[in-house]
Amino acid sequence: MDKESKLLQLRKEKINDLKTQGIPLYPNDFKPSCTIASLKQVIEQKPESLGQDGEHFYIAGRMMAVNKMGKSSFIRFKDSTEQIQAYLQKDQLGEDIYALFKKLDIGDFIGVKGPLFQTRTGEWTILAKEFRLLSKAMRPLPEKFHGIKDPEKRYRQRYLDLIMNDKARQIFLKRSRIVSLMRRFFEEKDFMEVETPMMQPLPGGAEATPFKTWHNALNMELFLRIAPELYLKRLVVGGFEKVFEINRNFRNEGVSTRHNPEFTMVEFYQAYADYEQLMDLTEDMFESIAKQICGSTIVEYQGVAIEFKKGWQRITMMDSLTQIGGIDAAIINDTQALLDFARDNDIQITKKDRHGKVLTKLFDILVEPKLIQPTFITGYPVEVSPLSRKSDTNPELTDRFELFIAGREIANGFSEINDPVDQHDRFSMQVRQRDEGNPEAHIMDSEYVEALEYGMPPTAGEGIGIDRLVMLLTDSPSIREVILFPHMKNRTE
RNA sequence: GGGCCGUUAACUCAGUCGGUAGAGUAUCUGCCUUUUAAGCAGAGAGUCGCUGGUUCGAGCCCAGCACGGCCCA
Repeated sequence: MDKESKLLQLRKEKINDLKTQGIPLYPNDFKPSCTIASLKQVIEQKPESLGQDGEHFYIAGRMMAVNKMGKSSFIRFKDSTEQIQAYLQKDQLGEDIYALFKKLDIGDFIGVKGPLFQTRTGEWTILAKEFRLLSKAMRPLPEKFHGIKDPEKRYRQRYLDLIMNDKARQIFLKRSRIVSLMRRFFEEKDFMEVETPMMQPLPGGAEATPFKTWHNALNMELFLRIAPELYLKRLVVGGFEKVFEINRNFRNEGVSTRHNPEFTMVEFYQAYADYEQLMDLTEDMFESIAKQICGSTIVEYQGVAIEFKKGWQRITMMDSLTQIGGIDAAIINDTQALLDFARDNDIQITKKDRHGKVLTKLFDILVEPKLIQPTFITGYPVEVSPLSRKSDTNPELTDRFELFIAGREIANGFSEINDPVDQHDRFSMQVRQRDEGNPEAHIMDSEYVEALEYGMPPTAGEGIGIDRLVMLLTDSPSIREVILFPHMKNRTE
C-alpha cells in the first residue's frame, strides 16, 4: 500500500502541518452538553428562550458539508441522532481558530459552543463562540450528494454506508429495535434467556453442513453450531420450562440474497405447550412487532402488501400441494406417480427419496414461492422431521408447522419428541439416510437421547429467522442489506 | 456449479467507429461575513480490475482470471 492517491498524500501533509503547529488532532476533553436531537427538541418546544443572547450549548459531531464565504462559513455536522448547522465568523472565533477551521476537511469531528440563532431563511443555527477539532479524518468521505452506491464497497466498508446512506442506518436501527421487542415479548411471557454452546462436538438440530474447527488444548474437533435446539431441550429436561436464545447459527453453504453463512435465529421452547399454541404465539408476536416497527399490521414488501394481523391461513402440506401446487389429489399418495409428475415438470428428485421427501421437494418448488401472505403449513412427513413429535392421528405425519411469508420460510416449529425410544429410532432412520448418501441427514446424538431418558415434559419449540424477518419489515430485497458485515470473498491484493 | 450484467479520478458516472482519458462532486489557489447540492475565477488529479492475445495503435475487440450484482440450480 505504498502507492497512495494524491488526495491522501495532501491530507497527510496537512495533518503534519497541524501537528507541527501544536494543534491536538485527537483530543478527548470536549464534552457535549446535549445531543443534536435533544437540542432540536428544545428548539421545537421553547424557541422563545433561544437567540443570540440565550443559553450556550456544547455540540459535537462529524462535519458533513462546509460553505466557506470568506470571513464567515456555514458547516453542517451530525452526531448519531441528528444533524444541525453552525455559523462560524472570523470576528467571533479570532484569526487563529478561524484559520484552523479553514484547514479542516469534511469528515472531521468538531466541537462547537455557542447560542442558537435563526438565519435569514429561518433555519436554527449554532453561532459558534468556540470551535475545536475533535478528531482528524485522514481519508475523504464519499461525495455528499450521491453518497456511496457500489454494493461491494457498501458491504466491505459498512461504516461508509452508515455515514452516507441514511436508509442503511435506518435498517440497522430497526433491526436493533426488532430484536429488542422480541426479547421483551419473551421476557413478558416469563421466558428465560439462555446461551448454549456455539461450538459443539456433534452438530445437530437441523439438516445442514457445519463448519469445522479445532480445539487445541482439548485436542478435539468441534463444529460451529447449525442450531441450538438439542441444548435448549436439555435445559427443558433440566427444569427450565420456558427458555429462548437469540444468537447466531452457522451453515456451510453458498451465499445468496437469502443466505448468509452465519445468520441469527431466535429459538424458544415451552413446556406443556403444543405446536398449535406456538402458531398463536407467533401470530401475536409478529403482529405486535409489525405494528411497533412499521406503524401498521400491513407492511409493504417489494411492492406487495403483507398483512400481519393474526388469523393467518393454516393448511396442511398435502392440501397445499393439491390446492396451491396444482397436483392431482388422486396421485398425492402414489410415490411413483409423483416421481413421474416431477420428471414431467423438470423437478429433480432422486428415486431413493421416500414418499415424504418427495412431497417436501415438490412443496419447495410448487407451493413455497406462492405463499406470499403469512401461512402456516402443517402436517410435515416423519422422514423430514427427525425431532418432531408424531401426530396422534397419523403416524406418518408430525405435529409440526413452518411459517412462510413472501415466498420464503421464516419459522419452523413443532411439538417435541420426548419419548427417548422414538427419538432413538428417528436418529437411526437419519443415520440410514446418511449412509445412503445424504450428508445433511442428522447424526445420532446418544447423549441427547440419554437426556430424554431422564424425562422431558411435553414441550413445543420453534425457531424464527431474524434476518429474514428484518428483511420483511425493512423492505430489503437482500439479506446483505440487514446484516452489518455480510460475508464476502477476500480480495486478492 | 450455470447464465446475464458490472469493475474508468477519493465518490457518482460519461466515454461515439479501435486513434494519446472526460464531467459533476471532492481537493488545491485566489475572491467572498446569513449559505442551503452557496457562488465566481483558476489549477492539479487516472496501473481504465488483473494477465495475455489481435492490431501500426486497445478503456473499447478476443481469451483467461479475480471481485461484485441479479437470476437459475
